[in-house]
Amino acid sequence: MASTALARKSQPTRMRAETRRNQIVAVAAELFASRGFSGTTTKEIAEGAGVSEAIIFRHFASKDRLYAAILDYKVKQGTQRLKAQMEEAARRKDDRAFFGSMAFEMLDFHCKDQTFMRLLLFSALEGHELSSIFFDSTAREMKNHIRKYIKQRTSDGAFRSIDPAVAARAFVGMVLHQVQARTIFKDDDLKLSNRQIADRFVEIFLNGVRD
Amino acid sequence: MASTALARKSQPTRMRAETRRNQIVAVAAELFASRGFSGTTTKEIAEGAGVSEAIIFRHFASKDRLYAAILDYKVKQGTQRLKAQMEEAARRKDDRAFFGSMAFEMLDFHCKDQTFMRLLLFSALEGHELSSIFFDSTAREMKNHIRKYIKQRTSDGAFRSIDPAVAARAFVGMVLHQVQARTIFKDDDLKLSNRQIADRFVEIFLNGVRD
DNA sequence: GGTAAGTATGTTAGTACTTACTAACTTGAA
DNA sequence: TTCAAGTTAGTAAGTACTAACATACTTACC
Repeated sequence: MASTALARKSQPTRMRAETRRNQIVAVAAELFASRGFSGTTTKEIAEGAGVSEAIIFRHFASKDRLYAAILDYKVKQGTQRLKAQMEEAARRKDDRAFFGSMAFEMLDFHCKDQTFMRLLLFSALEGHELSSIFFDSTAREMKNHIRKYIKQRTSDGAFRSIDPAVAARAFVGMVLHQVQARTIFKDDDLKLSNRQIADRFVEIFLNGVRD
Repeated sequence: MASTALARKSQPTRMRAETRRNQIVAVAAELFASRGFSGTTTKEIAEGAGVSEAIIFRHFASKDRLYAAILDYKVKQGTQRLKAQMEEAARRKDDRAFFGSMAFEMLDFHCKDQTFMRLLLFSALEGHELSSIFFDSTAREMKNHIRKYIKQRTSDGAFRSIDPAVAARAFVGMVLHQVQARTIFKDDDLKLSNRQIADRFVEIFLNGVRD
């Protein structure tokens, strides 16, 4: 035990600045996601990265800036995929594909990266700036995208005459609540695949809004 | 300015133990809800209650115990009303009343007490024990209640043959997501009354699951 | 190619401040 | 006079963050 500890200590991994920076971001993201901003200490982050605290402050001016860097990275990364998928689905004018792929992508994404939802919720609750930036840009964009689609289908005569904003919220609510049940509340009693859950949500929703 | 501060200082309100205890709980609940457990200091709570820090520790053995007392109180208080309302609705075997009153009660309750959802989310994210107790008891109870109703209506032939767990999650998701949009994400762009929103959600849902 | 200088990456040991919590004392009402 | 309700002034252990020093890697020159 002491020997391995010593072995590790005697050979401290020396990384290039960018690599270390990325490693710190990765480690800190995990910690911030599980304990929140004020619940995470720079000491813990340093220990997680196997480095002294001072190194963190060489890469990031402050704990705040590190947090901002993480949110920025995560939001960019998380948004990208979803957007592409949604646009593709919209092009087909196929309701099942549009809502189905959106639901599945969200379920799947949040399954693979549990930290995203936690970071988002924590930052919103703790009132960090970048969270509202996300909601005012990306979230709004996606919301409008869905509303627009619903409005279009309503004027096509495919959907009943219904408030697009309410319908959009209803659908997104189903999906995100399922994501939160799993990620935040550890309530994993829907023993179905993401694809199956997505399909069932879509069925309820489309039956609910169709003429 | 100095005079009012002095006036307050010179006449420190002296309360009975129980009154002070309740006041501390009320003040601390607000603070914990807005900044989380680790984001709130006992000093802030003391200042909020207009009392010295030591008083807090005469009423509560630790910061943890104060937090637990708050969660316990809030959960009991919040659960009670919803349960009664749901049971009444269920008795009528009226789908619109059952789901409608449930949705409205939730929207209305969380509108009036914004701290409840924040406390719940914070405690779940921060991994406080009482949060999982709530989910394993109250939340499970309500969930089963809804599922049972859906199962009944399915065997009545009123609803399509659908997984009750998925349907329950879909409906609760619509409502809670709307609550969160307002409470957490400050996204209040559904310019409708709670009653109207509830009605529209119920319409989508019932159309979605009915035969 | 070997070596010295220079630089990037690391550490240690601190800073000043905040944190939850306590002991010992004071005040006011019954 | 008694005792519950309040205060002040601490404590030891964290907290984010820094200065000063140490070590490995890169490059320039012979």
